[in-house]
Amino acid sequence: MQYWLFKTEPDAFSIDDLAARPNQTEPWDGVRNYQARNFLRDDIKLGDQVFMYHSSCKRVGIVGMAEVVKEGYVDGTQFDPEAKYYDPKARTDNPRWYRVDIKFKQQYDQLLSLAEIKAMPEIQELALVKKGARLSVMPVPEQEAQALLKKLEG
DNA sequence: GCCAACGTTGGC
DNA sequence: GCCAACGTTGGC
Repeated sequence: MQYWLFKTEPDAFSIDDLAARPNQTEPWDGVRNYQARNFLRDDIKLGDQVFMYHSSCKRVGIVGMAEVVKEGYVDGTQFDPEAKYYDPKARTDNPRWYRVDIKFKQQYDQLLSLAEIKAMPEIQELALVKKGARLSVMPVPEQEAQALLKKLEG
């Protein structure tokens, strides 16, 4: 079992949306970045745990946990001209983009802010705290995941 | 809203 | 294959 961090813009989709349907699987689609795509397609496994992170908003940080309930499969929205993330260059016989399904696990009472995460001495490798930090799907090293969980649940 | 950092595109 | 131009991300 591995840990991941998914970014989401709460204006588009928030932890509240996820928590509102606790027994439903949520397709994590619309990811249009190759590095993130590779994680979704190749590396994210059933049962993996996901830190949910709110980005591009007033209070940025980790807000909850989700679990992977379906491994990488083709993101159908790339073929849909009506879809927001339609990709005219994607072909059905050679799909570009993949998604996984997740399910709500937990919402935390208070968020663990980006500033707090950056201040944690344990957090060194997490892509979120590296310069640039634009990746929307990233692995969380085991040790760092434990440190985050301790802080979130502590 | 600003702007730095980054990924992608496309001309050559 | 290089690299400038461009669009996007995302914190502040």
